Amino acid sequence: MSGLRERKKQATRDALMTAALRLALARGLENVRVEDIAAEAGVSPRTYNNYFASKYEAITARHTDRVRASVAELRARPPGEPFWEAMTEAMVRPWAQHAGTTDTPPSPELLASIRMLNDEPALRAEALRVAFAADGELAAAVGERTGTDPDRDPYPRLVAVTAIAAVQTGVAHWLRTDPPVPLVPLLRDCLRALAAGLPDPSR
Amino acid sequence: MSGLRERKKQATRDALMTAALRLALARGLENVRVEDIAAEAGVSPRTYNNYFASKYEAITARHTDRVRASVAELRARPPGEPFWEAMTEAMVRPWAQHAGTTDTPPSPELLASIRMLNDEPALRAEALRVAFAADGELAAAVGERTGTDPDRDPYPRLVAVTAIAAVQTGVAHWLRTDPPVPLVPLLRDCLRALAAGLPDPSR
DNA sequence: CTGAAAATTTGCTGATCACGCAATAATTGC
DNA sequence: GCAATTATTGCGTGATCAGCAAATTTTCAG
Repeated sequence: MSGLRERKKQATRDALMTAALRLALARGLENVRVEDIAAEAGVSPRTYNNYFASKYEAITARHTDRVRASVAELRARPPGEPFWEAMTEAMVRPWAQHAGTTDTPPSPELLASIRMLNDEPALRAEALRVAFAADGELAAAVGERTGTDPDRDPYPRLVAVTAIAAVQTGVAHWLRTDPPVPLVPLLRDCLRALAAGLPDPSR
Repeated sequence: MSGLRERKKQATRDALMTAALRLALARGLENVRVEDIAAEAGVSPRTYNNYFASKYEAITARHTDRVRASVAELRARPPGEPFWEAMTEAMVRPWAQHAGTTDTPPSPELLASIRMLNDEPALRAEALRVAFAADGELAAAVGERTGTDPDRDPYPRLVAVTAIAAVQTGVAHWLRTDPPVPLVPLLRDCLRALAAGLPDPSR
């Protein structure tokens, strides 16, 4: 499966993602046309649409990959682990890899890209779309772990979508923290609050 | 504020919403052009875009209104009421009005429209977009009620987005129930589970 | 090594959408 | 009534996205 063809495809995909992100950060999202992205990546505009169905998909692709990584991570957690512990790790780890830990702060460009993802309505919508398009897979993984059937019991989907939503919110809040705080503990806090029933803090 | 002008605008908006929904249900979403919707509503295609920014917005407009109604409802709940009770009512009531109670089942057309909203990716994305675009307002209302500042504390946003997500999931599950069950109790169950910390049902 | 088969890239084309702009028509408030 | 505000409309433009078929590249069996 690692033939020349596969590698080239992956390289093209990467090039398109990188080009799209770079141009959008440099010029602003609406000043970038599909044509520009394709040119930057060295392929024809038509080829862009063979890889991505919309102008925004290339930019949010990394985000998509993160959700998928969470699904894989949840499936890979040790079977004996308490559910919410596994869930928390599964949701947090894909972010930890990108957004660094306490001692390795995130790069300014990564920060800018995440910020753009949250600020630009079109990207926000696209990110939501893909995140909640993957909710089925995540719910299936939750179902496997908790012995519930996503088609008969709302529980697994409920866990999946609220966890996704909690992470989104955590990241959005993280972008607003001043002075900056480490992302990972913040996300853990959000998921812990979720698993604690979001108790009213005013009482 | 109830001049002829206002009433006409509202009428046009309603006509566009109704026309869009009717045509989409009759022909399938992708067989409807903006031109058709405008014609059905008796206005020019250009006018359609004065009211709605995209082809899909007219169809999801009712959904948008529901989220806004939840915000208003939350603000209107009695001050002494426990938070999650108020939140649950606020989220459920706008649905209760449309989807009926045990004795008054929802109309087939309403069911079909909600189903389309969940099945058509483009509409699902648009519905998500508007739902989460309103999360700021809902979070603000939560913040007021719980004495937390959405800008300093992730709590209110966390509550807002997870509650929205929970309702979405509840509705989606409702559409799959066979034999049908009443929507409102199902939504209450979902929100109760959320407020209980989504405990792992397998233990 | 070679040539046929399979997959990918590309250019072309057409349908559609969304918006800026300016002219026109309707409503409002004085 | 009349002037000012606001809504509607037509026209033109730029851009997105997908279908199709030709050309190119990769694969793989013989």
